[in-house]
Amino acid sequence: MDTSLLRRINAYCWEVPQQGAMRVPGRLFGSGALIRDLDDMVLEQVSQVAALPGIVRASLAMPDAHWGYGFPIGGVAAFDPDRGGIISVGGVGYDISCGVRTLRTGLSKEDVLSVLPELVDLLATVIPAGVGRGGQLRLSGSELDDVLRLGARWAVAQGYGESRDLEYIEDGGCLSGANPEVVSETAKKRQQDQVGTLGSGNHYLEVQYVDAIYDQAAAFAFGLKEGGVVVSLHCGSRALGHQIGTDYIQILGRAAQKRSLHLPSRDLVCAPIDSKEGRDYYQAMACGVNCALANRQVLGHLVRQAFAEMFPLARLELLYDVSHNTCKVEDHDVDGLRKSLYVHRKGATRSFGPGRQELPAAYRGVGQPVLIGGTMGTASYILAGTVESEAMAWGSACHGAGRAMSRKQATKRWKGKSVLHELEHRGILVRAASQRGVAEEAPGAYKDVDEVVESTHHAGLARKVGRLRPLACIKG
DNA sequence: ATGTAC
Repeated sequence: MDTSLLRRINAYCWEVPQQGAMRVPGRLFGSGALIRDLDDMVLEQVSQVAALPGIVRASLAMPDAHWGYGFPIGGVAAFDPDRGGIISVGGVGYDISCGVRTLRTGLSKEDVLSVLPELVDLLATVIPAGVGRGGQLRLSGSELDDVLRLGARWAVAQGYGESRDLEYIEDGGCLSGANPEVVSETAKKRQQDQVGTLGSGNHYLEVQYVDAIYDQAAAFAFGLKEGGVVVSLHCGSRALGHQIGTDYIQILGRAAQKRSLHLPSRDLVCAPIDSKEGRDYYQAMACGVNCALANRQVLGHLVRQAFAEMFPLARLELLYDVSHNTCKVEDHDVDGLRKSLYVHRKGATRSFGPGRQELPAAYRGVGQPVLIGGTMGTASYILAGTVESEAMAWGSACHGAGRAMSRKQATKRWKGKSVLHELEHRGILVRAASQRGVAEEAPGAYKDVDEVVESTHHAGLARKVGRLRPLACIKG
């Protein structure tokens, strides 16, 4: 991208000047190199989001930003319900509440390395992965409604995991306002056997070890130490979330036509927060969030069962569970006033700083764990949320490395088999549901996660706590 | 992301 179109605020923050239909400026976070490599489409999408009714302060893009449907992936925007603010399907994405859950194992890298091939094979048999893949659960209509209303609380009540887990999930494992009545029967039917499944695309389960600590105090609070092994899950709301997205793009599109609402792009279909369609979408989206939280809770239980077979003394504790595709109602300071805003994070992680009431007591002194899923060949990171991020970005940070090329480009450049060989040569064992998926997710198809995280850290969006290296991966 | 183009 041509950076002469931007105003440099500092080395890691760039302003898109307000012009044309934009109601507010845009703000791009990232090093000069990351911004130069950005697709021009990201600038266009950030500008289009800035033109949406009721947007507050600025349209934002995190350092891992790339092109998405409507909003860029890595896009963050807050809307004021008292000033005609809207809620947008493309501001959340199809994979509602896709997110990362990390569990501490209490084991060391050496403990795990000695049995790694057996462990990865066991995990591959226990964790259902792949497109259209169902799991062990077969839920009735009323059971699924309970999942949508109660999220991870439902899962814990059914015996998946422990009640302590709930404290370490955003929103206590259950987003309020979910109403299954505004979710289609199609969406529910598709989800009946998909609770407790990984899915496909960029979803995965990784066994990782901590190879660097940057902030001792936060690492101590998060229970991380060098050489310690953790398990991270990356997945979302599966068919249910996707169908809710599909349904509401149509519903909101028809409503916009009826109201002759002019939109900056067809892909930015939205409805006023204070409208029937807007309220319905929020309630359906909250069902998607709860489905994802229940899904990760059940998967966490399956991981614990697998580890119990091989390490009977190990106790896997939930470090945290974050969502990075959401719209949430949060209180933030706007011009000295505390306002309740609808914060859209699409491929962006919440990054609340120390002191926020939403955080578990054990982390309130250091900030929220910000779980960054990298690639299966490079690294993932754990950061801590900051007060500065609350001032700059509604308390948000990046969510991953961010794609550097499309899936199609990646499959032209790499073959799944050779990617797997290369990883195995480096000691990273992968069991994948599809070879094509491996090529699409080749580490080289992503931006440099170290640079993305460094930018996130220096921009003040979150601060580095520890880096994780992959040992084994179950790929969707 | 996705019963990967109902």
